[in-house]
Amino acid sequence: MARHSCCAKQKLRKGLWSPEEDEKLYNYITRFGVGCWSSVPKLAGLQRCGKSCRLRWINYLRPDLKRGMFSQEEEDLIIHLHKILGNRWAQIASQLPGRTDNEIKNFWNSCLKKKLMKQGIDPQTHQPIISQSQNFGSNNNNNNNNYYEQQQFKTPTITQTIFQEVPENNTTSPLKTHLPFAVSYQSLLRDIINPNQYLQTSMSVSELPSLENLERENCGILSSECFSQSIMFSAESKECSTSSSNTVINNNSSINSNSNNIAAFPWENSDDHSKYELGFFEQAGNYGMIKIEGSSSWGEEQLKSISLSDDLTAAADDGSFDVFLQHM
DNA sequence: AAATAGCGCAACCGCGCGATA
DNA sequence: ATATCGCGCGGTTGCGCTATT
Repeated sequence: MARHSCCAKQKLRKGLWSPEEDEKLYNYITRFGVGCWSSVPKLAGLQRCGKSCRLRWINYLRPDLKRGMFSQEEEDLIIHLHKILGNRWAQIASQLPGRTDNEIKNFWNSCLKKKLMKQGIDPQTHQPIISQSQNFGSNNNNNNNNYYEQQQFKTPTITQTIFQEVPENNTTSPLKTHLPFAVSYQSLLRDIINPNQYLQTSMSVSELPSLENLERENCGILSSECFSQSIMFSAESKECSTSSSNTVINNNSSINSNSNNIAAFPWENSDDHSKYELGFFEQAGNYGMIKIEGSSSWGEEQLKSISLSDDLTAAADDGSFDVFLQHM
Protein backbone atom coordinates (compact mmCIF):
# COMPACT_ATOMS: atom_id res chain seq x y z
CA MET A 1 0.00 0.00 0.00
CA ALA A 2 1.44 3.32 -1.04
CA ARG A 3 1.75 5.78 1.77
CA HIS A 4 0.82 9.37 1.44
CA SER A 5 3.52 11.94 1.82
CA CYS A 6 3.61 13.25 5.36
CA CYS A 7 3.29 16.80 4.05
CA ALA A 8 0.59 16.16 1.48
CA LYS A 9 -2.26 15.53 3.90
CA GLN A 10 -1.97 18.80 5.71
CA LYS A 11 -1.09 22.12 4.12
CA LEU A 12 2.50 22.12 5.14
CA ARG A 13 5.37 24.12 3.81
CA LYS A 14 8.00 22.44 1.68
CA GLY A 15 11.24 23.52 0.10
CA LEU A 16 13.95 25.72 1.43
CA TRP A 17 13.87 26.82 5.02
CA SER A 18 13.65 30.49 5.82
CA PRO A 19 15.86 32.06 8.51
CA GLU A 20 12.73 32.58 10.64
CA GLU A 21 11.85 28.90 10.45
CA ASP A 22 15.41 27.97 11.31
CA GLU A 23 15.31 30.22 14.31
CA LYS A 24 12.05 28.74 15.56
CA LEU A 25 13.31 25.21 15.21
CA TYR A 26 16.71 25.99 16.71
CA ASN A 27 15.19 27.76 19.68
CA TYR A 28 12.78 24.94 20.31
CA ILE A 29 15.31 22.12 20.11
CA THR A 30 17.96 23.90 22.16
CA ARG A 31 15.36 24.63 24.81
CA PHE A 32 13.46 21.35 24.93
CA GLY A 33 15.80 18.92 23.25
CA VAL A 34 15.10 16.29 20.65
CA GLY A 35 12.06 14.24 21.47
CA CYS A 36 9.08 13.27 19.36
CA TRP A 37 9.67 14.82 15.96
CA SER A 38 6.07 14.54 14.92
CA SER A 39 5.08 16.96 17.66
CA VAL A 40 7.95 19.39 17.11
CA PRO A 41 6.36 21.44 14.30
CA LYS A 42 3.24 22.17 16.34
CA LEU A 43 5.13 22.99 19.50
CA ALA A 44 7.73 25.08 17.68
CA GLY A 45 5.11 26.92 15.65
CA LEU A 46 6.18 25.62 12.28
CA GLN A 47 4.14 24.73 9.22
CA ARG A 48 6.36 21.77 8.47
CA CYS A 49 6.15 18.04 8.96
CA GLY A 50 8.20 16.43 11.70
CA LYS A 51 10.34 14.66 9.20
CA SER A 52 11.34 17.90 7.55
CA CYS A 53 12.20 19.40 10.96
CA ARG A 54 14.30 16.41 11.87
CA LEU A 55 16.23 16.62 8.63
CA ARG A 56 16.79 20.34 8.95
CA TRP A 57 18.12 19.92 12.48
CA ILE A 58 20.37 16.98 11.68
CA ASN A 59 21.79 18.33 8.45
CA TYR A 60 21.99 22.02 9.13
CA LEU A 61 21.10 23.41 12.54
CA ARG A 62 22.85 21.00 14.89
CA PRO A 63 25.52 22.97 16.72
CA ASP A 64 28.15 20.24 16.51
CA LEU A 65 28.33 20.29 12.72
CA LYS A 66 31.76 20.84 11.30
CA ARG A 67 30.94 22.39 7.91
CA GLY A 68 33.54 23.39 5.38
CA MET A 69 35.78 21.36 3.14
CA PHE A 70 36.63 17.76 3.86
CA SER A 71 40.21 17.25 4.96
CA GLN A 72 42.49 14.74 3.25
CA GLU A 73 42.16 12.49 6.31
CA GLU A 74 38.38 12.61 6.13
CA GLU A 75 38.48 11.90 2.43
CA ASP A 76 40.72 8.86 2.92
CA LEU A 77 38.54 7.61 5.73
CA ILE A 78 35.39 7.93 3.66
CA ILE A 79 36.93 5.99 0.81
CA HIS A 80 38.13 3.28 3.12
CA LEU A 81 34.85 3.02 4.99
CA HIS A 82 32.95 2.94 1.73
CA LYS A 83 35.07 0.06 0.62
CA ILE A 84 34.01 -1.85 3.70
CA LEU A 85 30.47 -0.61 4.20
CA GLY A 86 29.28 0.39 0.76
CA ASN A 87 26.58 3.06 0.63
CA ARG A 88 25.81 2.89 4.34
CA TRP A 89 26.18 6.62 4.71
CA ALA A 90 24.84 6.83 8.22
CA GLN A 91 27.39 4.28 9.44
CA ILE A 92 30.15 6.07 7.62
CA ALA A 93 29.03 9.41 9.03
CA SER A 94 29.10 7.99 12.54
CA GLN A 95 32.87 7.73 12.20
CA LEU A 96 33.31 11.32 11.06
CA PRO A 97 32.41 13.67 13.90
CA GLY A 98 30.57 16.75 12.75
CA ARG A 99 29.68 15.32 9.36
CA THR A 100 26.24 14.18 8.29
CA ASP A 101 25.31 11.21 6.19
CA ASN A 102 23.76 13.56 3.64
CA GLU A 103 26.93 15.63 3.43
CA ILE A 104 29.11 12.57 2.96
CA LYS A 105 26.73 11.10 0.41
CA ASN A 106 26.80 14.33 -1.58
CA PHE A 107 30.57 14.56 -1.32
CA TRP A 108 30.89 10.99 -2.51
CA ASN A 109 28.54 11.42 -5.44
CA SER A 110 29.90 14.76 -6.56
CA CYS A 111 33.62 14.39 -5.91
CA LEU A 112 35.04 11.13 -4.65
CA LYS A 113 33.32 8.92 -7.19
CA LYS A 114 34.79 10.92 -10.04
CA LYS A 115 38.17 11.09 -8.37
CA LEU A 116 38.34 7.31 -8.09
CA MET A 117 37.12 6.78 -11.63
CA LYS A 118 39.80 9.15 -12.87
CA GLN A 119 42.30 6.92 -11.12
CA GLY A 120 40.88 3.87 -12.84
CA ILE A 121 39.14 2.58 -9.72
CA ASP A 122 35.57 1.39 -9.82
CA PRO A 123 33.88 3.42 -7.05
CA GLN A 124 31.44 0.63 -6.28
CA THR A 125 33.82 -2.30 -6.06
CA HIS A 126 36.98 -0.32 -5.31
CA GLN A 127 38.75 -2.56 -7.77
CA PRO A 128 40.77 -1.36 -10.73
CA ILE A 129 38.71 -0.99 -13.89
CA ILE A 130 40.78 -3.35 -16.05
CA SER A 131 39.83 -2.24 -19.53
CA GLN A 132 39.79 1.38 -18.56
CA SER A 133 42.99 1.21 -16.59
CA GLN A 134 44.68 0.05 -19.75
CA ASN A 135 43.28 3.06 -21.47
CA PHE A 136 44.67 5.24 -18.76
CA GLY A 137 47.92 3.64 -19.78
CA SER A 138 51.17 5.44 -19.20
CA ASN A 139 49.63 8.26 -17.26
CA ASN A 140 48.41 5.98 -14.60
CA ASN A 141 51.52 3.93 -14.39
CA ASN A 142 53.76 6.87 -13.94
CA ASN A 143 51.94 9.16 -11.66
CA ASN A 144 51.35 8.59 -8.00
CA ASN A 145 47.91 10.07 -7.72
CA ASN A 146 46.12 6.79 -7.32
CA TYR A 147 44.58 6.54 -3.89
CA TYR A 148 45.37 2.88 -3.62
CA GLU A 149 48.95 3.39 -4.69
CA GLN A 150 49.38 6.11 -2.16
CA GLN A 151 47.77 3.96 0.48
CA GLN A 152 49.61 0.82 -0.47
CA PHE A 153 51.39 0.59 2.82
CA LYS A 154 48.11 0.92 4.61
CA THR A 155 45.79 -1.38 2.76
CA PRO A 156 45.11 -4.85 4.10
CA THR A 157 47.77 -7.33 3.28
CA ILE A 158 47.85 -11.01 4.01
CA THR A 159 51.06 -12.75 4.80
CA GLN A 160 52.06 -16.09 6.18
CA THR A 161 51.47 -16.52 9.87
CA ILE A 162 54.23 -17.07 12.32
CA PHE A 163 51.99 -19.12 14.56
CA GLN A 164 52.43 -22.77 15.31
CA GLU A 165 49.89 -25.50 14.91
CA VAL A 166 47.62 -26.03 17.88
CA PRO A 167 48.21 -29.19 19.81
CA GLU A 168 45.31 -31.61 19.44
CA ASN A 169 44.80 -31.66 23.18
CA ASN A 170 44.59 -27.92 23.57
CA THR A 171 41.89 -27.31 26.14
CA THR A 172 42.19 -23.59 26.55
CA SER A 173 38.74 -22.23 26.02
CA PRO A 174 37.33 -20.55 29.04
CA LEU A 175 34.77 -18.26 27.51
CA LYS A 176 32.30 -19.99 25.31
CA THR A 177 29.77 -17.34 26.09
CA HIS A 178 31.64 -14.91 23.88
CA LEU A 179 31.13 -16.96 20.80
CA PRO A 180 28.83 -14.46 19.13
CA PHE A 181 31.69 -11.99 19.09
CA ALA A 182 33.93 -14.55 17.55
CA VAL A 183 31.38 -15.15 14.87
CA SER A 184 31.35 -11.43 14.26
CA TYR A 185 35.10 -11.29 13.94
CA GLN A 186 34.94 -14.18 11.58
CA SER A 187 32.53 -12.28 9.42
CA LEU A 188 34.66 -9.20 9.73
CA LEU A 189 37.59 -11.01 8.29
CA ARG A 190 35.54 -12.53 5.54
CA ASP A 191 34.36 -9.12 4.49
CA ILE A 192 37.65 -7.31 4.75
CA ILE A 193 39.93 -9.94 3.38
CA ASN A 194 39.50 -11.42 -0.03
CA PRO A 195 36.61 -13.81 0.58
CA ASN A 196 38.13 -16.58 -1.47
CA GLN A 197 41.35 -16.43 0.39
CA TYR A 198 39.45 -16.48 3.63
CA LEU A 199 37.61 -19.64 2.78
CA GLN A 200 40.83 -21.37 1.94
CA THR A 201 42.33 -20.37 5.21
CA SER A 202 42.92 -22.57 8.14
CA MET A 203 44.62 -21.49 11.28
CA SER A 204 46.12 -22.58 14.46
CA VAL A 205 46.63 -21.47 17.99
CA SER A 206 50.07 -20.91 19.33
CA GLU A 207 49.41 -18.80 22.34
CA LEU A 208 46.47 -17.46 24.29
CA PRO A 209 47.17 -14.08 25.79
CA SER A 210 46.17 -13.36 29.33
CA LEU A 211 42.77 -11.80 29.69
CA GLU A 212 42.36 -8.19 30.42
CA ASN A 213 39.18 -6.32 31.10
CA LEU A 214 38.39 -2.80 30.17
CA GLU A 215 36.01 -0.73 32.18
CA ARG A 216 32.98 0.69 30.44
CA GLU A 217 34.13 4.25 30.82
CA ASN A 218 37.29 3.46 28.92
CA CYS A 219 35.38 2.24 25.95
CA GLY A 220 34.35 5.51 24.42
CA ILE A 221 35.37 6.88 21.12
CA LEU A 222 39.09 7.41 21.13
CA SER A 223 41.24 9.98 19.54
CA SER A 224 43.10 8.92 16.47
CA GLU A 225 46.49 9.18 18.11
CA CYS A 226 45.68 6.13 20.22
CA PHE A 227 45.52 3.71 17.38
CA SER A 228 48.97 2.72 16.44
CA GLN A 229 48.65 -0.77 17.86
CA SER A 230 49.73 -3.68 15.77
CA ILE A 231 47.20 -6.47 15.90
CA MET A 232 47.48 -9.81 14.22
CA PHE A 233 44.53 -11.88 13.32
CA SER A 234 44.50 -15.46 12.31
CA ALA A 235 41.35 -17.05 11.17
CA GLU A 236 40.03 -20.51 10.68
CA SER A 237 36.95 -21.29 8.78
CA LYS A 238 34.78 -24.17 9.81
CA GLU A 239 33.73 -24.70 6.27
CA CYS A 240 37.23 -24.63 4.91
CA SER A 241 39.10 -27.58 3.63
CA THR A 242 42.13 -29.12 5.24
CA SER A 243 44.38 -26.43 3.91
CA SER A 244 46.99 -25.58 6.47
CA SER A 245 48.02 -22.19 5.23
CA ASN A 246 47.62 -19.52 7.81
CA THR A 247 46.60 -15.95 7.45
CA VAL A 248 47.65 -12.90 9.31
CA ILE A 249 46.39 -9.43 8.95
CA ASN A 250 49.17 -7.32 10.20
CA ASN A 251 47.82 -4.05 11.35
CA ASN A 252 51.17 -2.43 10.77
CA SER A 253 50.35 -2.64 7.14
CA SER A 254 46.91 -2.38 8.37
CA ILE A 255 43.21 -2.77 8.02
CA ASN A 256 42.71 0.93 8.03
CA SER A 257 43.31 3.66 5.55
CA ASN A 258 44.50 6.34 7.89
CA SER A 259 45.52 6.78 11.47
CA ASN A 260 42.16 5.57 12.77
CA ASN A 261 42.19 1.83 13.13
CA ILE A 262 38.63 1.19 12.27
CA ALA A 263 36.99 -2.00 11.30
CA ALA A 264 33.47 -3.04 10.55
CA PHE A 265 31.72 -5.79 12.42
CA PRO A 266 28.56 -7.40 11.24
CA TRP A 267 25.95 -7.45 13.91
CA GLU A 268 25.86 -10.17 16.44
CA ASN A 269 23.30 -12.05 14.43
CA SER A 270 25.74 -13.72 12.13
CA ASP A 271 23.11 -14.34 9.48
CA ASP A 272 22.65 -10.68 8.89
CA HIS A 273 25.72 -9.17 7.31
CA SER A 274 23.93 -6.14 6.05
CA LYS A 275 24.34 -4.20 9.26
CA TYR A 276 27.58 -3.23 10.83
CA GLU A 277 29.08 -1.81 13.91
CA LEU A 278 32.32 0.04 13.70
CA GLY A 279 35.07 -0.71 16.11
CA PHE A 280 38.49 0.58 16.98
CA PHE A 281 41.68 -1.25 17.66
CA GLU A 282 43.80 -0.09 20.49
CA GLN A 283 46.76 -1.33 22.39
CA ALA A 284 46.13 -2.21 26.00
CA GLY A 285 49.18 -3.38 27.83
CA ASN A 286 50.89 -5.99 25.76
CA TYR A 287 47.80 -6.86 23.84
CA GLY A 288 45.59 -5.21 21.33
CA MET A 289 42.01 -4.53 22.16
CA ILE A 290 39.00 -3.91 20.06
CA LYS A 291 36.79 -1.14 21.28
CA ILE A 292 33.32 -0.89 19.98
CA GLU A 293 31.42 2.33 19.85
CA GLY A 294 28.29 1.70 21.83
CA SER A 295 24.97 1.38 20.16
CA SER A 296 21.78 -0.52 20.43
CA SER A 297 23.07 -3.85 19.26
CA TRP A 298 25.67 -4.10 21.96
CA GLY A 299 24.45 -4.67 25.45
CA GLU A 300 25.87 -2.78 28.39
CA GLU A 301 27.52 -5.89 29.69
CA GLN A 302 29.09 -6.64 26.37
CA LEU A 303 30.46 -3.14 26.16
CA LYS A 304 32.07 -3.40 29.55
CA SER A 305 34.73 -5.69 28.35
CA ILE A 306 35.38 -6.68 24.83
CA SER A 307 38.70 -8.36 24.80
CA LEU A 308 39.95 -9.99 21.70
CA SER A 309 41.72 -12.58 23.68
CA ASP A 310 38.58 -13.44 25.63
CA ASP A 311 36.32 -13.64 22.67
CA LEU A 312 38.56 -15.48 20.40
CA THR A 313 39.84 -17.83 22.98
CA ALA A 314 36.26 -18.92 23.22
CA ALA A 315 36.14 -19.56 19.57
CA ALA A 316 39.33 -21.53 19.61
CA ASP A 317 37.69 -24.46 21.26
CA ASP A 318 34.83 -24.27 18.88
CA GLY A 319 37.35 -24.54 16.09
CA SER A 320 35.86 -21.65 14.24
CA PHE A 321 38.08 -18.70 14.85
CA ASP A 322 41.12 -17.35 16.63
CA VAL A 323 42.82 -14.04 16.95
CA PHE A 324 46.32 -13.37 18.10
CA LEU A 325 47.56 -10.15 19.47
CA GLN A 326 51.04 -9.20 18.61
CA HIS A 327 53.32 -8.17 21.44
CA MET A 328 54.79 -4.76 20.79
C1' DA B 1 25.23 40.21 -22.39
C1' DA B 2 22.42 36.27 -22.83
C1' DA B 3 21.83 31.41 -23.03
C1' DT B 4 22.95 27.11 -21.45
C1' DA B 5 25.48 23.39 -19.44
C1' DG B 6 27.51 21.56 -15.33
C1' DC B 7 27.85 21.13 -10.63
C1' DG B 8 27.07 21.08 -5.59
C1' DC B 9 23.98 20.90 -2.17
C1' DA B 10 19.61 21.01 0.48
C1' DA B 11 15.56 18.86 0.82
C1' DC B 12 12.10 15.53 -0.43
C1' DC B 13 10.38 10.82 -1.19
C1' DG B 14 9.49 6.16 -0.40
C1' DC B 15 10.70 2.19 1.97
C1' DG B 16 11.80 -0.78 5.89
C1' DC B 17 11.91 -1.54 10.65
C1' DG B 18 10.65 -1.50 15.42
C1' DA B 19 7.39 -0.10 18.88
C1' DT B 20 2.91 0.09 20.31
C1' DA B 21 -2.08 -0.12 20.38
C1' DA C 1 -1.92 -11.34 14.75
C1' DT C 2 -2.52 -7.14 12.61
C1' DA C 3 -2.66 -2.21 11.80
C1' DT C 4 -0.72 2.06 12.62
C1' DC C 5 2.74 5.30 13.69
C1' DG C 6 7.25 7.42 14.05
C1' DC C 7 11.85 7.28 12.85
C1' DG C 8 15.95 6.60 10.15
C1' DC C 9 18.02 5.55 5.93
C1' DG C 10 19.40 5.67 1.02
C1' DG C 11 18.06 7.31 -3.43
C1' DT C 12 16.52 11.05 -6.08
C1' DT C 13 15.13 15.62 -7.39
C1' DG C 14 15.45 20.26 -8.29
C1' DC C 15 17.17 24.85 -7.10
C1' DG C 16 20.69 28.17 -7.43
C1' DC C 17 25.30 29.33 -8.45
C1' DT C 18 29.24 29.37 -11.66
C1' DA C 19 31.66 28.49 -15.86
C1' DT C 20 31.50 28.25 -20.63
C1' DT C 21 29.95 29.26 -25.20
